Amino acid sequence: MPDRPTDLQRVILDATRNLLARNGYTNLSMRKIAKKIGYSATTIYLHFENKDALFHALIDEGMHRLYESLYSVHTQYSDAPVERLRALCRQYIQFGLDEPEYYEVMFMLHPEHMERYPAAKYRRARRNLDLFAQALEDGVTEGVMAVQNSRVAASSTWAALHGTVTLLIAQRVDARIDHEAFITAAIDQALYGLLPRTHADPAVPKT
Amino acid sequence: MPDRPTDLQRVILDATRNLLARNGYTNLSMRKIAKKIGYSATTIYLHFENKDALFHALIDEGMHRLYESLYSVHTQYSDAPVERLRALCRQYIQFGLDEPEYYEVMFMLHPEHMERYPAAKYRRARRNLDLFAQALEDGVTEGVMAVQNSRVAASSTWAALHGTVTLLIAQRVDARIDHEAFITAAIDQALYGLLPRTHADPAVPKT
DNA sequence: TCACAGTAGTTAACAGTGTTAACTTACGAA
DNA sequence: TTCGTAAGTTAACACTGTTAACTACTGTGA
Repeated sequence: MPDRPTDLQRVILDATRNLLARNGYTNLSMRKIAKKIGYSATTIYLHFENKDALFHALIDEGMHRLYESLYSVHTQYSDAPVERLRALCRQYIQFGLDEPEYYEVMFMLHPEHMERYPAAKYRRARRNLDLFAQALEDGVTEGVMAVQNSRVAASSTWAALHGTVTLLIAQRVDARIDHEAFITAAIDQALYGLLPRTHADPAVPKT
Repeated sequence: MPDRPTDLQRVILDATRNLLARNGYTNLSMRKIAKKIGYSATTIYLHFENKDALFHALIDEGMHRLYESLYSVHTQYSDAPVERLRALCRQYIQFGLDEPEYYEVMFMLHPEHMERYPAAKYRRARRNLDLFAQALEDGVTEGVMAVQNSRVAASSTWAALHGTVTLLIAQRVDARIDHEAFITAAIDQALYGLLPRTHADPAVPKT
């Protein structure tokens, strides 16, 4: 798991991502990866400690890609927090739908697999959340958003987006519902939930 | 997959759920289930077509349990849509956290597994969403909520809850964030996003 | 009472999995 | 030319889901 993968590591990662996209997670095996790249299965173990380490490398790459696409949104809307947040939400969902194979490895693998994901890498993953938190803080500063704790609000916003992406990827959304309408509704609901409610507010009791 | 499981089916289902809760999905095998109940592995195939069918039966049970707990909330708050919706959200998340083994099988297994999930059973699963849609429609009728399409809004609300549960189960929420605060923030954000915004509204541009 | 059918279970086997140990082969330096 | 190292291999182990073939038991009809 070096910062810059070697040539064969690069080939292995690409083949894995390819098979993942084509045949899904359950149909992926070390032997199939090996066959695809024309090496024996054990060769992979010379370049990655085990299957988990291979996945972790993919997660790392995915987090980096996600960050780059979110960061470009971040800079593009640097002076408009609400629009920026909306664009960040859109981009996040789009990333999940454009690269489901990355998204699955990054966020949908079962907990048992993920537990071994090294803490150091979590830091890189957290940068993505920071972009959301930043937008929220800027929004609060400008008075166009109202949140108590930007980290918590960033996490709950992320949860809404994550739920949206996973339901779409897993095809659990009612077939009669238009995907675009669903996505727009999810983003709107999350955003409206963050706007300030200035006046005597409707009966939303605290429980 | 009969409506009422036979005795041994019942024993198998309970053992499976138990092992699932204790050791997780990746450590579950037909042979381990068999060992736990004191039969040979092939015996399970006399009572369930295959591993997927066994999971489908668990999903079915889980959907039923979820419905029962949501329905009790539904009747309890029959005349207060906003409070009802808030309670439904709480109950949904609580179900996921109380019975993660059910929740994982129901909503977190990989798409490839789920595709074979028979369409007829989806109908039973959809009843859960209907309770959310009902609360939204009642809220709109009473003028305390504002949504364009109750099925879409129910789905996006579900997405937010689903994201919240899965991130918690998979332990992907930043360790420094209090779970209760996270859950409350997620529910509040979803609910506030459904309330009517009566006055000339802040700059939330349509994109 | 005896033969038979059906039920509920078994063992043995197949093809596939992640992973390791032991072996080979090629190459560059002393 | 020898030696060490790097990069690959094959064979094997202990698993996995699943099937085929077999056994034991139970109840029924003649």
